[in-house]
Amino acid sequence: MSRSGSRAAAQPQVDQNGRVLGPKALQTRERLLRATEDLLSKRSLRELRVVDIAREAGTSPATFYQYFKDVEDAVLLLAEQADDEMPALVEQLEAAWSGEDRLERARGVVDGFIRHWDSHRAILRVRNLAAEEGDRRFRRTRRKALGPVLGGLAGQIESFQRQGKVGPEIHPYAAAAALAAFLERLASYHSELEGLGIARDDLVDTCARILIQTVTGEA
Amino acid sequence: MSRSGSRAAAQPQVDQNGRVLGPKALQTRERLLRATEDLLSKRSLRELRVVDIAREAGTSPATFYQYFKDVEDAVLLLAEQADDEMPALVEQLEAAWSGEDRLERARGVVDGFIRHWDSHRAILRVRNLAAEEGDRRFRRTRRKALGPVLGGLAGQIESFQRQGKVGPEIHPYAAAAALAAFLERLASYHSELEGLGIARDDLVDTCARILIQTVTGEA
DNA sequence: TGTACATCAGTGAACGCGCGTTCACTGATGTAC
DNA sequence: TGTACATCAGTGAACGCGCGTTCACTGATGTAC
Repeated sequence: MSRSGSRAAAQPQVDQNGRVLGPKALQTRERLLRATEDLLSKRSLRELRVVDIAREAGTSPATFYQYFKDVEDAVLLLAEQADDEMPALVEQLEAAWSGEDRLERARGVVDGFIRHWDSHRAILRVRNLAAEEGDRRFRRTRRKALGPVLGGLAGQIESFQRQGKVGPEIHPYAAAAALAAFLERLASYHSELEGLGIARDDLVDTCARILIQTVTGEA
Repeated sequence: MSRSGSRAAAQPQVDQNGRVLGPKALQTRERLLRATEDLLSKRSLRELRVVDIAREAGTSPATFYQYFKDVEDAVLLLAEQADDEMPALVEQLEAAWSGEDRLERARGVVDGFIRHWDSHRAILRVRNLAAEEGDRRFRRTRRKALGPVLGGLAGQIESFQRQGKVGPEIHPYAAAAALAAFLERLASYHSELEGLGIARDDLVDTCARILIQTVTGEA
């Protein structure tokens, strides 16, 4: 079922006809993916042409179709690759709420989110759009990436709630969802805010504080 | 310069050749806009065809081009119309932070955002995408809509800061931006969360509390 | 009140480009003996 | 070590559809006298 990239002991990669890919083929496929990503950061999905991807990758359209069903297919794969990076972020998130240096660590979380978006902006944007338009495959990879974030945050909030530090009227999962939404939007949007004269450090710092405040109930 | 819809004492509307539109023409144009909006909630901008819009509006493609330069042009107009609804929301926002019933009112703000998105989901989605892709016109209308929200929130935060209720390390504008990002993402995303089993009331309530907490510094 | 003309609004039908997609083929690399 | 054959990887060139866009035209509505 899975077609994913970086799973351990991955199934051998196959092309559109089910043939196993040799090393050279894998390289070409990778070049096509990079080309897709590159172009997507310069123009919209709407304007993305198979021919251009092929040219950018130094190959021909026919080759593209050897590896992908269509443009969406390639984009989905890229989205899955990007989403596979999330676990590292989630780890930070789970250790971030106690101890002296929690502000520092919360900043790390916010910063991690922003970095993640900065390196996959185009893909994540398209992924979210497709997910919101209702495409199942994009919804799925999105949920796979964000689910653990929700879970992690909700767990933390719940535990602070049990300590009586967060009010009982807060719904942990709802709050977690709100925070995740917040982090994501922020990350996708920060450069526009910086254009408005809000310095990045202020943004990160302020967001880290909001995060701590909401999760732990104290400033 | 302005081409906007609901400005007071608007310039007379004109078609692509600069001819003033009579009442019948205005109706047709309106039908085309509605058709565009409708279709956009069923499929992506990528799949939106002039021919389909025309058919949906019960007219011909040639007519479409009498009123709009292209599909984007129509979509931009719709985005401007949607963004013209923001001022009402901003008003709620400015009166929402003192008094007994502030939780109730904060809920109203959150709910207002969600409703706004619910009635213009497709358009606002496309607007944001286009803005993030760097399209100036979409950026502009987006900023016009969200700017006052930022300003309003920042003003409130600043005043609570002066009262010593919000810590001085919070950057009012950054916090306002974070909250605006949060509200917007939440509004665009809530139905997915509800699908995950988070009840809408819980979501609204929890978000209202986060809002109050962050703006006023107290729960 | 009727006729002539002007403007408004809308469209059928066609043109032609751009693009997705495929097919039949070539050349490169690996393997058996 | 050399030859024959199998598989891998890639592509040129064409086909044809779908769609954006326009043009020359028709019919409807308004206005002058």
